[in-house]
Amino acid sequence: MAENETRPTNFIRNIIDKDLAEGKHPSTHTRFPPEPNGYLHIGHAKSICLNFGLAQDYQGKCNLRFDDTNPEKEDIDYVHSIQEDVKWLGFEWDGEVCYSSNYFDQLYLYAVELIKAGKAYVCFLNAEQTREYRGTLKEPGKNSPTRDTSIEENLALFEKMKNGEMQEGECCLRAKVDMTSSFMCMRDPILYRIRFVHHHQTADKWCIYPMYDFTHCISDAIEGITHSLCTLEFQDNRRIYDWILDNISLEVRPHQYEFSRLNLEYTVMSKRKLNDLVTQKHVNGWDDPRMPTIAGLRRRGYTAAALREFCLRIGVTKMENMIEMGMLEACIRDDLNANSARAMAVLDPIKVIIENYPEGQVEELMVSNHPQDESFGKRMVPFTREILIEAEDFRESGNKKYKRLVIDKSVRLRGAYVITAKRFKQDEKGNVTTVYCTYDPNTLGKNPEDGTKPKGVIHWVSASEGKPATVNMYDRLFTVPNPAAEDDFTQVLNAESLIEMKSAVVEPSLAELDAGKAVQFERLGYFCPDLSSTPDDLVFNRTVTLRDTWDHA
RNA sequence: UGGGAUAUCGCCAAGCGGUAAGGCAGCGGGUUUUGAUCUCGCCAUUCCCAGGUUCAAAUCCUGGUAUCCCAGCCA
Repeated sequence: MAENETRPTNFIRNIIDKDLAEGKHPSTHTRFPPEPNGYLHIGHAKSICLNFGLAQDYQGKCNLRFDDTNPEKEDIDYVHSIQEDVKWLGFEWDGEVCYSSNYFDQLYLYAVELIKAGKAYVCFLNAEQTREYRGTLKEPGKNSPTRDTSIEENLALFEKMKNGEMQEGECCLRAKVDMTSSFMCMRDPILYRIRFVHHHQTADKWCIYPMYDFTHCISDAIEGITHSLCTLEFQDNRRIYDWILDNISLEVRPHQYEFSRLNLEYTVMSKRKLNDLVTQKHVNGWDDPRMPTIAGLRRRGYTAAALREFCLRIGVTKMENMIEMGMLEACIRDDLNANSARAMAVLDPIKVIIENYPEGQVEELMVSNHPQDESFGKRMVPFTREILIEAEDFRESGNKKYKRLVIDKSVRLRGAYVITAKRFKQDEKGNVTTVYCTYDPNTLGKNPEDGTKPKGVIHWVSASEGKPATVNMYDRLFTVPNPAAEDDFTQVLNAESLIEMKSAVVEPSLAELDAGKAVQFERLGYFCPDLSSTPDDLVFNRTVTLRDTWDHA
């Protein structure tokens, strides 16, 4: 296998190791099989990293296959966005993109094969009757009246279905398995239904479309998939997966293995709920930075590397799980701490006037772009008599815990001088508007000569040289860890999931950062310019805050 | 007595009969011109419960308990 012994193992790797050791397959072939009916989310990322990751580590292959058997719900736009997201995540599928619809001809032939073997029949029960005949979880179902129609007649009937001579819903093709099975999916599952709808890949060639259970196993076999990985809710379906392959003339035998899907605290993962959030305008589209979609996370500033690391850290098992947000945040912090430049921005500014600093003077201070990594270089930051600091970084009087600016006390301006607060001005509402300070000219790059050392360091931006900006402060979308468990998940939306800071001011160097390029606003967190940001109208998104461990009480 | 799965630290997760890895979180110390980073240390005599087998059990057996999934012509 691989050189990196610290790579976490999992039960699927154990299975592959065993299969390889026994010579069951010469190599490993997986697939990622999304239905093109929505945007990919972080739960899909888990599956993508698993399937493509396995292929990479075992020098095997991984296909991208659109499971497009239900044209009513699918759309070509999704097949495009899904490909983009997979590529952005850093993976490359083997060969051409595959579609289940590529195999419609073969699928039809295998269905005929089943009919000829007396193992499939055309059923004329309507949807409601089908449900009644199916029985319940505890009671067996009963056979369809047409279950024993002759092979010849079934062949003719199925032909008519294909030729559009039957009405939608009038009849369907069913496998003849066992109406008394304790696996509901084995009670003569429907193989084909009639739908007179246009398909994004096959246009109007077909009016009968195969169902998932019939399609997936055969598609896997046709593509030579060795390990077909899916989520836990398909565990029962494995019986019909195997039954189909056992009863048609296909030599290769893929095997299905199930793992638990990802659940993340304070968000929802189902396509339906995600869709509700968008259509009910609780968020601004599928790529809203608060969405757990790949597109949303990307716009939020998450990197593909951080997402891959996250998928590695959470592991793959069959246990139901609920991952803490902290796990995801730790991944992006690790990445951005090492890979993003630092800069300064003041989100909620108050003015500081340095009374003993020359009026009109603009001093360019050279500041490191990264405290540990010199390869990030240095930049010039303008310092002036009037600067802006964060409102919460000044108090008239503090306590031993408060390490910021306080009247008659000193604080270090990051990358600049030590200043001492003398007095301040408030508006009619009592809000501090201006703090008057003095600075010690001899503290650039060194401590005051009197031997004192300010205990605090605060960030700042020149009032005259800084650039105005809007900063989107994003927070968790919901107020409870598991919104999906609520009767109405929209009732627990976090009203403060987005706070727009419209009076923010950023240092000039930030004016021409590319969209999506990460930067750390010192002491505040990691940010990136939004898609909509322009040099004249700067907009930044907060990706994640800095880790915050001090006792705020 | 429908069936299928799962139970190891607050959250993830290794472990596959030889005496409980690791990550995240948390807690304490050090460094620091980011209350960040980095760094050092601590953090399950115990593996859902109860019996049993064994020199030895989280791992095997028996019986319970809890949770999740299955009755779309969705995937």
